[in-house]
Amino acid sequence: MARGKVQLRRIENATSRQVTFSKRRTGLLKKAYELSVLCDAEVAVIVFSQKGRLYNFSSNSEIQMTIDRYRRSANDADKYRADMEQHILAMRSNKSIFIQVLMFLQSFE
Amino acid sequence: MARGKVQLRRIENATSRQVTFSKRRTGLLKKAYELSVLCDAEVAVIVFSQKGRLYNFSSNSEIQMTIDRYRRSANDADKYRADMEQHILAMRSNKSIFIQVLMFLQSFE
DNA sequence: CTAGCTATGTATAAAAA
DNA sequence: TTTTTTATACATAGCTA
Repeated sequence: MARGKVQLRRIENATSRQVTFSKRRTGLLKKAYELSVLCDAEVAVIVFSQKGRLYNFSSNSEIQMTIDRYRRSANDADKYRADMEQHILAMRSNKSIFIQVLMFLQSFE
Repeated sequence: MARGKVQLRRIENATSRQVTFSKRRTGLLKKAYELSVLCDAEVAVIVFSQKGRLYNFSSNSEIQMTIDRYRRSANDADKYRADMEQHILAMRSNKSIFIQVLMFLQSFE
């Protein structure tokens, strides 16, 4: 990109990696925004830094809507099955599942 | 970006919009890939064209893992409530409630 | 729609603040 | 870490095929 071509591999120098992360993250979110506006597309971006900090963009008012739509679009048989399995596994390892279920169903009727 | 600066608003000409979408979408996914590699970050991108076609990228082998992580990071009280409401709305208009319930539970853990 | 072609507009690496 | 500067590398709008 500038003053030197970049090799496509993890930047070893921690400081450089951090600076690059900051700049490119900003650039990525900006590009996502531009794509959504120029092309009237629905775009969602999720980024986690190495330290676990979250950065995200969503053309939708609620990124959850795009995520849900993704699920619906990507749910061919295999994907569905895989997701199901994941969900079931996730549930099995959670003790407060029943409480959550009740809370949820309650608000449903 | 070339031969003329672009106004940040929906491209009216359908053909131009389509071509731009194709080019920028590719560019966005590439940038996402580069960010993930260079900075060792976890990145997920979801894009829907106007026609509803899905394009996505995930630095993780399964984008679902990044989405889950997002939920965990973003679940302050308000966000939780908003998600709940959205899921409920989604469910009301969907007959496969069982599947939706499972998917929803995943967001807790 | 997909694929070059270039002139230009942008993004950004490196260095320094 | 974030920002600024500046030289370069990249991305891409408008065309063409």
